Amino acid sequence: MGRLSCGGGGGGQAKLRKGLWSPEEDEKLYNHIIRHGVGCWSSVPKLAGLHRCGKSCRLRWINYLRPDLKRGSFSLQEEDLIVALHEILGNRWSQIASHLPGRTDNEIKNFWNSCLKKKLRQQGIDPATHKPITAMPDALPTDAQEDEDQKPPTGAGALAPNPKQQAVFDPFPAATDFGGVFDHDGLAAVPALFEGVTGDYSSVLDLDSYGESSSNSSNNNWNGCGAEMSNVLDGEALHWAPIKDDDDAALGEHKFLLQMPCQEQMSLPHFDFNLEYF
DNA sequence: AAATAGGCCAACCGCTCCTCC
DNA sequence: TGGAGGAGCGGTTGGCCTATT
Repeated sequence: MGRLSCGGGGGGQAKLRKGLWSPEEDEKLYNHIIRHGVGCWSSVPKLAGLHRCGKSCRLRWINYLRPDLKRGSFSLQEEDLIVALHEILGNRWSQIASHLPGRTDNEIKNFWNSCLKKKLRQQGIDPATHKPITAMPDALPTDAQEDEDQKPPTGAGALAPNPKQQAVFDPFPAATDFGGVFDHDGLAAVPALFEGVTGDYSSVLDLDSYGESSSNSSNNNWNGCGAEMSNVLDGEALHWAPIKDDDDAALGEHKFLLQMPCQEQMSLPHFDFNLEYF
């Protein structure tokens, strides 16, 4: 059933690596995509000199290396938005993620499964239906779908940032090791990164406005932020373009299209990540 | 201090969808 | 029109880390 998975016993190909990515692999993949864009994922590992399947490279890029990713814990506004979107969309994580700039479907899925479900139950809400859990005692989760127990959440763990941070290639050292301020929206990390690489952008970006946006999620400043980002990153490897479609308009949300550079599009300065930082 | 349990996250797996020929 | 291959999605799991005993 289905096609052969790329991992493991694929047959024919040289043995592919699986498991955690090393900093060297991250750097290869990142530099390859920054230089050449994605193109065809199945050819990326070969072109980038990686012993991974294309699928694995795609996942790593989307979930970890993408420059537009937010880092850090979810804000209360994001939390509320996820809950609201889940009520509408169900487990369509990619669609939910499309309304949360900088968040990945995997990240949201994990957050939902590990924190939000528990939190909703604590509030007497059935995470599956988003309706109040009925008074009927046997309405408590007994079916296979909702088989999680009713253990109280570990207070700090519920929404606290994950203390675990792997010692691997970090495309956004600003978020951690550079001491960059990581506000609710995590966007401060980006200028911090570029400060580390190309100069001081703190005077260009009004970081306070980002903080503001987090306190006003239904009417936040993503568009303005996009313009700012565009200003800052113009001439750099990235270009931000605010986009808005009907669905987003309905939800009052805006998102950004991160236009990855490709050879046809623009010629770009290249920067290598300096692993000394780690 | 050591053992154990639980939480969390990264990554894999298998499936469906989409596009091209 | 149907098959092949690539891309994307959601579910699941392995393993690390922290808290607790």
